[in-house]
Amino acid sequence: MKQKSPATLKRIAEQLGISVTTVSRALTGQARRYRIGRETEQRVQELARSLGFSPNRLARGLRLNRSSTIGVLIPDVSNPFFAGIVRQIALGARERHYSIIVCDSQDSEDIEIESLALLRSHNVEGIVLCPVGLSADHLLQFVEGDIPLVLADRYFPGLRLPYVASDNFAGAREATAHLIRNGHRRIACLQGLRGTSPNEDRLRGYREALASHQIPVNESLIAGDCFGEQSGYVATKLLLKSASGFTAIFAFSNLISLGAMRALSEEGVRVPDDVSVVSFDDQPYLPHLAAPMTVVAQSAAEMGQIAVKLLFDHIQEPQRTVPGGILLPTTLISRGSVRNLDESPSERTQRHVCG
Amino acid sequence: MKQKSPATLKRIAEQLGISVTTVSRALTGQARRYRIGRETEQRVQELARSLGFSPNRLARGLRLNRSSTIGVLIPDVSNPFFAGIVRQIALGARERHYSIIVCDSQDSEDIEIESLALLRSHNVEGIVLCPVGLSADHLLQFVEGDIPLVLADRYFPGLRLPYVASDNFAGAREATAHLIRNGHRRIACLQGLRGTSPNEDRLRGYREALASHQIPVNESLIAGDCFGEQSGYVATKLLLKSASGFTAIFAFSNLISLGAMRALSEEGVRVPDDVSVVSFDDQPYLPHLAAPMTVVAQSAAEMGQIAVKLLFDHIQEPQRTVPGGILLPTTLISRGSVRNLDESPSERTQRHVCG
DNA sequence: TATAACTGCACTATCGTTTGTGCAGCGGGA
DNA sequence: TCCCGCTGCACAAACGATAGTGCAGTTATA
Repeated sequence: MKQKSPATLKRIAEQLGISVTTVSRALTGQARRYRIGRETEQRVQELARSLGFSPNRLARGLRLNRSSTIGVLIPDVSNPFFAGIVRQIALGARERHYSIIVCDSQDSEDIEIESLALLRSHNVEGIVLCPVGLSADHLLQFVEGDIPLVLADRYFPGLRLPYVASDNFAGAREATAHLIRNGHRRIACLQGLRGTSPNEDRLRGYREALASHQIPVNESLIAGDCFGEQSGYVATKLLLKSASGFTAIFAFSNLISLGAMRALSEEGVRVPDDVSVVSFDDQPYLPHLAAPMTVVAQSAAEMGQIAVKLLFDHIQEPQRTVPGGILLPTTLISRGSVRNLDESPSERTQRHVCG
Repeated sequence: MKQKSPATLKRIAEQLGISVTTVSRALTGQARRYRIGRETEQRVQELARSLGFSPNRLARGLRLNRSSTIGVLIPDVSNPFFAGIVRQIALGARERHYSIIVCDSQDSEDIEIESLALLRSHNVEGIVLCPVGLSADHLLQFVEGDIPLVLADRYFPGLRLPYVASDNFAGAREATAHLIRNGHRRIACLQGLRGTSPNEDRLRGYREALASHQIPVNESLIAGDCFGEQSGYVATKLLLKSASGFTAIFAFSNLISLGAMRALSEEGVRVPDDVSVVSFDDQPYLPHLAAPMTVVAQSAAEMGQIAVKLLFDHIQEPQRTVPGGILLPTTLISRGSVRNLDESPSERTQRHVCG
């Protein structure tokens, strides 16, 4: 059952005593067009099937300049949010008989740049990119360039590339408003990486919600510097020590809120009794937490589906494409991590002072 | 900043008025070997750099029969466990200047078979496979075949292919023993797909632990039929209705325990007061659950690292490879989802009857 | 009967890269 | 002066698949 070196057109041609050309045409449905006899066509197809022939995609890609491959470049494949995106891209590509080459940029812009060149050298026909950096210089080559590229999750204002992202502004505004409606005024904001579109949009939403309720923004309540777990942990620890007296935390990512929860539980601060928490990103376990977490849910699956659709639209009709963005609505899922401060104000306000 | 059609050896050769051969040799470090002049070598390298030349990997792969690509075939890329494996493979491949083509078999053996053929047609130099099916017929071609293949997570007894998996037998035995030590005798077992190595090994561990404590196995307490969330949910619902009176659940996967928790919370059964739970697979949120979950942790990262190492060993020295398996130890992480029944027996035993 | 049209396939070039070999020109030793 | 060996590069083939074109042999048409 050893597999010999794989079947080629040449081998089939030799066994049948005909030319490689004819074999190729019989197998690519070009028999009629090139006047290959019915019987010859049959024999070729049968032998090909029995040999398990599958055309060498390197050769085919080289000749046709179509690799049937797209590239996927993601900051962290093991982050469930990105993994959800990748999955939909994998499924969408399979449907269209494409394969995906996946690169993990490890949140490094240098690796991102390098990986884009790598994908180019693989002759991918398109790329879905979840960018990590603050600069888009290395993406300019894709604006009206030779390889279609679609951004997901983040975009760059002013950069004419198609993208799909969550409506982070609206989502953050809604989450903040939710906290305000529950009587919170001192709301800590655990942000991600400054300068990235999700962060800036969420921050704008946060500020906007406060402003529209005539609550001044306390800049010292805005903390954190990246979307990782450490950032949430450290920022929360510092906030707790700084006597800033916040009653709620709005975390800008799943990992940030995870870090925040670790810090809170280490410091013996209870959710939502002492501090309320709202986070971006839903997760399967959140309903079962000690304090079932209220979240702004993004649909990674939908984002992946749309990204892959945009990309293939672009691949199939490069000229018809309108560069522009799609913003996906977010969903506020209210669970148990937000306490209504208005319910028993006298009893609670001094019960536990945070920080 | 538009990117023209990418630079080729030919273009460099023409611009420099020399032959393609010379350019190739100057760029692949073969200058000395083929007596290319120092000056020529310099000029080629400079121009190549300024053009951002990167060799076409399709052409190179075709010529060298080395695609610098490996295939990764996974049942569900968005499952955190598999995503963790994929990530390490991505990192390991990058280190070695390889790219990965990722396929998602969607838990379908048919898609798995199809994807293996697809990867073959991409001339991947190796494959990491997390298999889904019960049969290994389609894997026989890789035993001493032309493409190295490493199994991860699951293996097939008797199939001579290298693999890396968790020591599921020991892990399950330890988890079950832990429950027994805490006074549990009627332990429900929420299994995954029958016939797969993780399931059978875990089941053996479960039985072994019971046997070594002289506890007869109650077959009606063994339920579930796949590793998904639905299976855990349904099995738990049925067990609760069947008046089987179990005091603990041992779930064979993260998704199964997730389903179990959903069922338990719907039925108002509290963990660990009414039912104790131990699950396979650790997750970041588990410490923060209402009942912080006790788990048998597998290291997906380590599994991925070892898989990729085994694969590249195999690729580099095909003859030296010893087909055989590596079993990774699991870690029992005791948190709060197991109640010690011996602590207040009189008060608790009749307090809540499950099912 | 001569010619046209059609049938059925093969020849050849091509994609971009790598590799074995060939061929000039030059200097040095006999 | 003759030949050898060295330097520095070019030529051609090959990987496997595809596409334009050419060329026999057969049948239909005038």
